[in-house]
Amino acid sequence: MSSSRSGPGPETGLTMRDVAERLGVSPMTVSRALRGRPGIGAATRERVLAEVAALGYRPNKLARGLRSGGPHELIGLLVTNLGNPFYSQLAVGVEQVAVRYGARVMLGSTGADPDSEHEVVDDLLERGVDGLVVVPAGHDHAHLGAVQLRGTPVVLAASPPMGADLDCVLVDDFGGTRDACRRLIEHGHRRIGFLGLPAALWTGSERFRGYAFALDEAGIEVDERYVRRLRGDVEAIEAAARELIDQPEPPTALLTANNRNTVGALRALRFRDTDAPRVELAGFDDVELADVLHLPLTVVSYDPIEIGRSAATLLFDQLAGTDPVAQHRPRRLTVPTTLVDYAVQPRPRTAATAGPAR
Amino acid sequence: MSSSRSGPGPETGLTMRDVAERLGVSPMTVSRALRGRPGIGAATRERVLAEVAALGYRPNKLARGLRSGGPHELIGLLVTNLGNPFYSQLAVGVEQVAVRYGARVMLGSTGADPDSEHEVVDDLLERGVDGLVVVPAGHDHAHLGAVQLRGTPVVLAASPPMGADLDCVLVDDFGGTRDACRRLIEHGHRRIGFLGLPAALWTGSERFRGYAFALDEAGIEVDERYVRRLRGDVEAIEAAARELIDQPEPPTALLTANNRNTVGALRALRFRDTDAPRVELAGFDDVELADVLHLPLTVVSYDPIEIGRSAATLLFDQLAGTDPVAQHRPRRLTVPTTLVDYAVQPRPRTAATAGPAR
DNA sequence: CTGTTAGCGCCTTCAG
DNA sequence: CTGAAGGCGCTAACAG
Repeated sequence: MSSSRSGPGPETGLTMRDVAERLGVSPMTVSRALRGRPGIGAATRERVLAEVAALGYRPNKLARGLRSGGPHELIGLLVTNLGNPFYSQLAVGVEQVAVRYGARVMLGSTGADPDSEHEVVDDLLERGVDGLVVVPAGHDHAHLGAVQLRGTPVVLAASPPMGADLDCVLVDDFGGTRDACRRLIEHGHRRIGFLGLPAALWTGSERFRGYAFALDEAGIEVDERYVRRLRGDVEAIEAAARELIDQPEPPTALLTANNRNTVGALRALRFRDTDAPRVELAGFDDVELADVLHLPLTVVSYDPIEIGRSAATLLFDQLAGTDPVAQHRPRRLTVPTTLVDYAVQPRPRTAATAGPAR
Repeated sequence: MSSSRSGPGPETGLTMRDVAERLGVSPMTVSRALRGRPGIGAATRERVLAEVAALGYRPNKLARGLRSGGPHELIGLLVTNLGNPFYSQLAVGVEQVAVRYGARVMLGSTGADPDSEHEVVDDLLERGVDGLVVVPAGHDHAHLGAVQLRGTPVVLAASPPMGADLDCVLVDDFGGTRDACRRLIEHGHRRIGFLGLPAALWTGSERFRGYAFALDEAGIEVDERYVRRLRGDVEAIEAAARELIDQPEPPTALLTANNRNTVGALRALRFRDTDAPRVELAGFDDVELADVLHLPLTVVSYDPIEIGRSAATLLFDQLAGTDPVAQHRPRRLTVPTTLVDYAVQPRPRTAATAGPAR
């Protein structure tokens, strides 16, 4: 009962020396027993482990890391908003891989604010993360490149690096949207509306490109009357969708470039006169209950968990290499998308968000 | 350039002494400048801070915590599965409050496995968390009580403590289900089916109790033919729902006790003959796109983020008190629920999962 | 096989 | 106002 006043002893106030003293051995012996290191007799080890168990002693990983200088088996995960299912799924993937490597995940939310991202990155570094998986908040990733150059690997998720040589994992934004648009064209549509994010955002740009590409293939010109690119909540999107379909020569189909846009469009389509012309829908991102809607809907589906897994795997790859950062050729992975046609026939939902019920 | 070989220097390999030497002062001066402590001249402070900025030096919070013995401003969050929107929303709330207190969140997924929960708790303690917010995986929380007694506060979320005196934050499972069931009864239903979790689970038990209570109020007996309590994926639930409504004297309404059950029931109802008798639905947990479904659906809505916020607030409350653990009278908070009737009229969705679009 | 010495990066304490 | 000594809990590196 030496250091039991209030010291940082992890959870119990017990220190290695307490265990050692109680056994009449040196702290080193306890250390060796605990870490399963050689240079200790089997009998002694048993004795130590028994005492450790009896006392409920737990080593202090922070002190260990400080002294050994080794990795802390801790990675940081920066997302803009965990409340968005895409990011929470991504987090699941990151965590799965981290645990496999014996590491833990420290969370940071940026709220899509680059300044906040800066601060969180600094804080996580001060807390000794070995590496970072980042869903970037801004367009310029130079500061993340600097972090990497200083020795902490960084992997980007859902966005390609800009102004820095970083690994990244992307969704096939272009291909997915192109395929969805092709599908609409196959269905005979020529006037196809687009509802998506501004071009300044990666997905906004790439998905629009897929749309324009498919139109071009089919000899159709992009008609700006049918294009709305905005950053807003579902209400704003719904209004934009209504605007699109209520104009004189309305599109006969709508391509929505993300989940929020799809929901907004669904609302706009659903709450109008039943004698209005039917509008077919195709959207990026899967939609819960899409198959129950009884609407002609095609979605671009992919696995957000896989994005997290891939990003974390890239990170631990770098961490495993000797001098992970020097002469590092950035890698870029793309997660594939598949077209799911809910209009054709009901099909079982993916179990993505299933998990144990509550 | 002293300690620059590979040491644990947080991100840059720089240590306080490096900064101090470069300035011809002692490390203590740097420390004081950095922490804004008194006992240092304004001029000196400026000089130090300038050098710190120029060098990009960042203090090592791990070493700081080791020496000062103070809190690490780090809390652990244990959930069963972040992929479930309920838990990710909860995590959002926890993180919001943590950040407000200058703390960070370390994540742990238990996969609803009590053994795994044990391990994760130990690991987080070794990593110096100041406290824990736990969505418990098992029924017995004695081990969490032990953790608390050893000095690390624990707050439970979404489940009341069993076998330990812990703070907790609950949803009004009973009241919400009771209200939903009352609504169905108001609508004239007498044969009301129940689809929920087994009684062994807290929500399974409480929500069934709400159902039974409302029936009892109305002088209706619980009819086991109309009750299905299972733990399964959406497919299994859908099958159970179909079983319920396809029997000889089927219920005219269904009460589903959670989101997964609601989705399963919606599927079962949607994919059957159009001449089948109409079945009204009421369910616990909100459902995305519920208003677009054009089905008579009432949901018990609440704010999962608020659960996380409350839980974290309770935790930091304890952390703030002197000797947080001793003589601690456990507190129990209940987050209210509201009934939302999507059948009556379309209404804007809550912005719960909105966040920045992608 | 075991113990001793030294020190990770920082901060508390006490001298100057 | 500043610096020196000592140590948080643990573990390399070297003795024995």
